[in-house]
Order: sequence, then C-alpha cells, then structure tokens
Amino acid sequence: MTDGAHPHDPSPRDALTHDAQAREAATREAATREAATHDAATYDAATHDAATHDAATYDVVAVQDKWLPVWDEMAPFRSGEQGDDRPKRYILDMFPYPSGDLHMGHAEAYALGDVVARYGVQQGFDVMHPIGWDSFGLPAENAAIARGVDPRTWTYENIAVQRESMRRYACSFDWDRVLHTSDPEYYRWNQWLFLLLFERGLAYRKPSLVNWCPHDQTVLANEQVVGGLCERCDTPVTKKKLTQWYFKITDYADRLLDDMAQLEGQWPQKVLTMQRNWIGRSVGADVTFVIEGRDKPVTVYTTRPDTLYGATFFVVAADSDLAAELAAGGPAQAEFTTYVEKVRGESDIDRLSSDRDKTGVFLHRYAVNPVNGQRLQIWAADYVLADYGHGAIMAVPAHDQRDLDFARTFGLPVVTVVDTGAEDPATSGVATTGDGAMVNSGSLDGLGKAAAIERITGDLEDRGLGRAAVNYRLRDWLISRQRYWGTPIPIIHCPACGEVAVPAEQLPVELPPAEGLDLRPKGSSPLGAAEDWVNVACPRCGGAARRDTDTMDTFVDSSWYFLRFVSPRRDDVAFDRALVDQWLPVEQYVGGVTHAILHLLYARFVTKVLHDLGLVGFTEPFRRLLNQGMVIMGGSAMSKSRGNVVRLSDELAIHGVDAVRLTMVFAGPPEDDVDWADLSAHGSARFLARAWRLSGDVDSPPGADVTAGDPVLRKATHRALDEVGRAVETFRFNVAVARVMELVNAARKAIDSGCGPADPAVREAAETVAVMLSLFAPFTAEEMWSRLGHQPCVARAGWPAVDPTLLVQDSVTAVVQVAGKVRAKLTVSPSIGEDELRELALASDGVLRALDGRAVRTVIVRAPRLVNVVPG
RNA sequence: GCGGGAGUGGCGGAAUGGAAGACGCGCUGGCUUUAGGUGCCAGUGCCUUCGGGCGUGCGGGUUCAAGUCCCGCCUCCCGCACCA
Repeated sequence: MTDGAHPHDPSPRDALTHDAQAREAATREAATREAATHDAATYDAATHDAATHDAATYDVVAVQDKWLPVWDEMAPFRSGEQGDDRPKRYILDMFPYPSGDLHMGHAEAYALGDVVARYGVQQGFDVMHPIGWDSFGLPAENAAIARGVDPRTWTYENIAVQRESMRRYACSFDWDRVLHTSDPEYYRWNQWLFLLLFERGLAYRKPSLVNWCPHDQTVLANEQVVGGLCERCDTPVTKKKLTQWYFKITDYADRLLDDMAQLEGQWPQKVLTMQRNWIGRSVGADVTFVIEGRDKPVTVYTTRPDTLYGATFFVVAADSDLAAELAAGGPAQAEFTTYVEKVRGESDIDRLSSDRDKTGVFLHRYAVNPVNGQRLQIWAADYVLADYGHGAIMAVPAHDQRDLDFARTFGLPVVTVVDTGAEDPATSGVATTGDGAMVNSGSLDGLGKAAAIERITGDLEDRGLGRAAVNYRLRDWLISRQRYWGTPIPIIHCPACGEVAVPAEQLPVELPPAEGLDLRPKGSSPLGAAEDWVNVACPRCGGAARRDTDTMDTFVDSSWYFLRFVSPRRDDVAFDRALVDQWLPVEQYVGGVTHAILHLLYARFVTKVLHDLGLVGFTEPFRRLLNQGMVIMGGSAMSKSRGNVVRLSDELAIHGVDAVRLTMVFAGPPEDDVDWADLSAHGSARFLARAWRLSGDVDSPPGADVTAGDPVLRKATHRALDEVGRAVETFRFNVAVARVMELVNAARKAIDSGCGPADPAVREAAETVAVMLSLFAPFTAEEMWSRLGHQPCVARAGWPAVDPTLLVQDSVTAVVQVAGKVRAKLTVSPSIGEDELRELALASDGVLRALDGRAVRTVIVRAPRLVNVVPG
C-alpha cells in the first residue's frame, strides 16, 4: 500500500509498459528523424516510455519519474525550520476525507492551493502548507460495514493511497506535519476541547427532535438527509426525540455575525451572505399573553409588535410541550393527540413541499390580548416551530401570509391594522406586509411602522408585558453521533454524580477495537456493547458508572485542526501557543463552497471560544477564503449513474500531471465550475512542450549578462513577471497562465525570427518562464530549469525582481475617435503632451475623412492613449 | 417567496469608464514531414457595394466615451425555505 499500488488505481506506468516494447522502435525512429530539425519535437505522454527519451522529445513520464525522488530528498516545502528567518505565511487547503483515491475535484482544489503556496515560496516566505486527513466519519464506517472490514484498516489504506497520489501530483505540502483526526494523538485534543466547553457550560445534553431514518433505525446528520430522504436507503426521514450533546454556538451568534466585518472583501460575498442567513438574526419584541385557566402567562416573539391590535388568534407549535399541556384534559385532547402523531410521522419531504395546506387543531383554550383584552382562540399547528422563538405566536392574519392562510382555512377573523393602500387582506387573500398608517390600534393610530414599533414596545415594557427582543435562526450544534468511527465523548455517567468529565490525565479515551462490535446502525451507539470499555468507576465517587457511548460529529475534529498543524507532534498541549502566534491566522484558506456554512461556522465558533479562554490571540481563524468551483463533466456533476465519471488517474496517465494541473488552473476563474468536457488537457500538454523546447534552444551560458540583451524580448519578460505576479495575487490564475503563454510565444518568435537563440534575453525569458511555470506545472518547470544549467529546485529559485525601467514602453498606440468611433491609430511617445497629440490627431487622415468638412466642437485628449474628436 | 451570483464569438474565457473578444480550444488554408500524430506560418464575431455598417440578454438613462455606472425588465445557476 505504501508504494501507491491500489486496486482502484492502476499505475499509469503499468499501463504504459505493456506495449512499450512494441512502440520502442517506432519512437526511436521518429526521434532520430525529428532531431534533424530544431523544432520538430514531440510531446506525447501516452505513447512514450522512459527508455527512449531524446533531446528533442519531451517525455513527460520520464520527467515525472526523474524529479519526484529528487524532491523527496530535498523536501523544498518543509516549513518552520530552526534558523529560517523568512517571514511566515500559512496557506491551508481543506483536508480530505480518505474515501477512495483522489478524484478530479481534489485535482482542481490542490492545483489551486498549490499556486498560492508556491507563489508564496517564490516570494520569499516561509510557507506552511500542511495536509492531513479528516479520517473519522460515516463514509469510512459505512464502507467498512459494507466490506466487512475494520474501519481503521479501510481508512488508513485509503490515506496511504491518497498520500501517494498527492506526492505524484506534486502537491507542495510539508509532509512533516501530516495528521489524521482518527489518531488517538489527535482526537485526545478533541476530547480536551470538549471538556473545555463542558466545564464552561458550552457543551450540554438536552432532549430534542432529531432526524430519524425509520428503515435504518438511526439518527442522521443534516448532511445525510438528501432532499428529505435518507442518503443510503432513500427512506423518507422523520423526526425523533432523543437526548443529545450540543455545543452552545448560539451564545456566539452575535459575534459570529459582527466579526464578519473583518472578513468583508476577504471572503466570497456568497459565503458571508450564507452565514448571515444561517445565523438569521431578527429584531422584534417579546409580548406576554395571559392564558385563561393557566397560572403562568405565555410569551411570544414577533417582529411586528406594531400589529398587536390585529392579533386575532394564537398558535402554539403542535409538537411543543406547551401544546400538550394546553390540550391535556380538554375537549380537543383526542383530536390533538392524533394530529401530533401525524405531524411527527411526517417526512421532511412533506414539510418541504411549498404551499401546502395549513393544518391545526383548536384547543378550546383562550389567550388574552394584552392591549385590548380580546379573547384569542388558541390553536396547535405545525406551521409554528417548537424550537424558534418561544414555540408560540400571536397570529396577525391581515399582515402575515401564513397567518392569513391559516385564518382562511379555519374561518378565523381578519382585522387590518395597517393601512397600506392595498386591497383588504380579508377579501384579497394577500397579507399586506408593507408600511402604512396604523388603524384600529388605539393610541397607535396614525403612526407609521417604525414609530408604532417603538411606541408599543415602550408601552409594553412600561407595563411589564413585553420588551424588545432578538431572535436567531441558528440552533445549537448537535455534536453527538450514535456511531463507532469517531471521537468518544469523554464523559462518564454516574448514577450518583451525574455527568462527570474524564480527568485530563486519563485522556485520550481510546476507541475500543471494532472487533466483536456490531457496527450496523441501530439507533444507539455500537460502543454500548463494548462492556469492558463502557463500565468504569466514577472518577468522582468511585462507584460503578458507564462511559458515554456516543462519538463526536467529525465537524468537531475539523473545527480546530488548523491549530494542530503548527505543532502536530506535541503530546502535552493541543497546540504550541508561541507557534500559533507566529503562524496564525491562516493567510489563505482554499476549499469547496460545500463547507460555506457548517465547517467554516464551527471553526469560527471554536476560535472565538479559544480566544475567550486566552488560548489564541485572534477571533477569526481564516483571513482570506477561496472557494473553488466543482469539476463537472458534460454539463452535470460526475456520477456513476450518469456514467460521466472522469478518473483522475486516467487523465494523469494520458496527459501527465503538469497538463492536468495547468488545465485546471487555466480553465477559468477558480471559483467557477469547470466542465472537463469543455477543456483541452491536450492543448495544455502542447503548450508545456512548447515551453520546454525553449530551454533546449537557449544558446547562451548560465549567468550571461542580460543587460545588453534584446530590449523587445526583455520588456516582454518583465511585463509578464509583473502581470503574472499581480494576477496570482488576485486569484486570476487563468490570466496568469495566459501571460506566461504570451511570453513563451514571444520567446519563440525571438528565437526563430528575432534576436536568435544566443541572445541572453532568450535565456532570461526561458528562465523566467521556468520560474513562473513552477506555480502551475512543477515538473516541466524543473526540467526546464535543469536544462538551463541550474540545480534544483526551481520552486525555491525565487521570483525574479521586475526591472521597472523595462515596464516603460518606447511607444504606445493612441486611439483617435471621432464621435466615439475609432478612425485612426497613432504611434506616439508615451510622454507626448496633450497639445501635440491633439494636433497629430486632428491632422490624421482618418479624422479628416470622418469629419468630412464638419466643424469640431470639442476634443477630449487623454494622452497618450486616446483622443476623441466631437464634431459640432 | 427571500437572499446571492451570472448572461460577451462555434466553445472555455479576457477587458483600472477609453481599441470588445487577450490567452487557449476548435475550425480553415499553407509549409515541413509523415503511416498517423507532432511542429511551423497565416486566417477565424456578423454583414459589406470594401467607404464602411452592426455587435457584450432586453428596454431606457448618465457620459465626449458604457460589456463596465444608474433605473426597469427577461433568463439561467446557487443557497435558504412555514424562522413569526
């Protein structure tokens, strides 16, 4: 396994050697023939074998095989070494799940991350670009169940395969920092983190409704519910009430929201918006209603306290405790029970269907409107959610569509209290939510919305009946899973002492061997059956107690892994504070938009908790975020059922690593989806061979003085350096590649029909191409560098300094327009004066012809680029 | 429904308010050479009476000048979706 041979991934070399001998003669013959002319080089990865590579033949496979061991030896991307005084920069790619070999999506993501990391190195930074594996979790466990093997075996075998693939893909990772979240050395600190939160009341247990698959008899994570169906068996998912562990992320809702100001412009707008919506802060008021026949009043939350006079009924969430209590013993008891059962059994699919009919049960109880004493019928309905606000609402049908739909279904009264000028909701069926003058609202009459809200909120507060309030859509983070392959929750349940933390010196609580355990999902954790493991003495009283048998959501593992990378081998602390201070926050985070909410929100939350405990000195973990798009094929996501899966290993075998990487980077803006069908890895390969050929054509010694070199080519070289640098810094990688291509074309032209191969400017251009290509096509770059007479690694060669004097043009083209249309082009000095340019323009043939005798009204001059002549 | 983003050649895509289509793919022709591929050169938005005209989803507007800015639509993609 360690050498990368894997049943899923036949090595490209193997595929090639079969017919190698048969091709050898033909290849050698062709090579001899081609060597006769300087430009007849070939590039054909699929039909080459290493034995016959020739000076004029770019043998991709041979080049890959040549440099990998050299790089292994040199470890050019090792970071944070003693005495390294380069400034530090932390570039992070989201770490993978070890599910099978790397696929096209990984190929894109890691190619992009590599551009950023390698550019940092060339710019002289000590770049930390670590990698690890998010190796706990359901994919491994399910695969292990399906194959009847230990999840450990499956996981670590896959890691070995992926690791070797990353090596061959020439990812610029610091291999000394590798971590796996399923190692006890890692998850020990997961448990430490859990206890940190537990001791501060930020980790707690509560009963709540969770996703439940009736077929598999298991709790499902939100991510496992796809379109309302269980992702594995396609059974409609329902809800079940279970006691689960939560992290109190809601305590941080405001800060998660407010701190986004730091990320504005640095993170994709889309992600910030998604997080904002997910947190969903809304501002309104709590209002207290007396319930007839109940001692304690009930509070509701509303964003429209101004419409209080329009409340005509009252609704409680059908599945809430309050509803059950209000129904108990009443005339609607039986009807209510039936209704709740129906609601509970309802699948998400039903709940998701839009414009479904409103349902509910009148409980024959009444609430009293605090402002006018009106008796309001209390209904139980499923359109009110138990876990938002207070699980009960005042219904204002005139000004809320949902309430109006409900009122019309059950014939409840509609009272308009805001005159918006629109048709009466009672007759139109359309609730009016806009602004307008208050009516039927006592002292509020005549006020506008904002004023009315302020007035009524103040009044309610004065009378002790309510107050301004804020609510969030964000719910606490459910972190427990009834599964085997995860971090055991370090809690011991003692009949006498309750929930007791496992003492720090007893960490890690290691996962018991899977052998003998039934891992199949059954609604409770498989760990419950590991009797020797479960039964322990209570750390507090010494009495018989049981371990918590749940494991943690893997999002806990990934919520802090970026901290572990600074000191992955430390066994006394989760992370070295001094090193964290040196390296973090992460300068650039690269990963898929799939994690726009969950992972990124959790990581932000945990960072803030650690900050509050004085363990880190910052509040946001990731300064900049780049979300790459997906790799699709023929217009849709790759899937086996569609039969459009492109195998990365196949593409690498056909085109070579560099060509695949370059294709990914050149395809378009990194955040856009790339359709592999629209792209040409073959074209990329052709370009790389063209670039490589330059290095063989150069006919001047290394270190030749370039100052006397061809100024035209030198200018092209320095312009490329300048523009590629800026394009990379702004993530316009596709443009950066285009600029490198332009330089290659310019150098080709200089060699063939310009200054010739002996001019040192050609060497300068070729060397610059090699350095720039080291970001995108490391093998080709290294090979060029070597052929140009340099020692490896080109990746550490350093970005050449741009000579600003070479960015200045000798002459520029001035565009001359008449009435905005281009009529002439003048070649002028870049320092031409406005008056001189105006003269030249007015005297040009194109202008005279276009004016055709007409008078000139105005002349706009923007020297040296543009003149616009406006006729009278 | 709410929120976000995007509409540019045959295709992927370029373009600080100042030459629309960089770079590449594909295609056409030529040269070299050949079994084929590779390589090199030229061309390639549409129309044209060869002067030029028209072109960045549609309709307006601002400006000497709009793919770019403003207003109103249309279409597509993504996210959230009974959150009171």
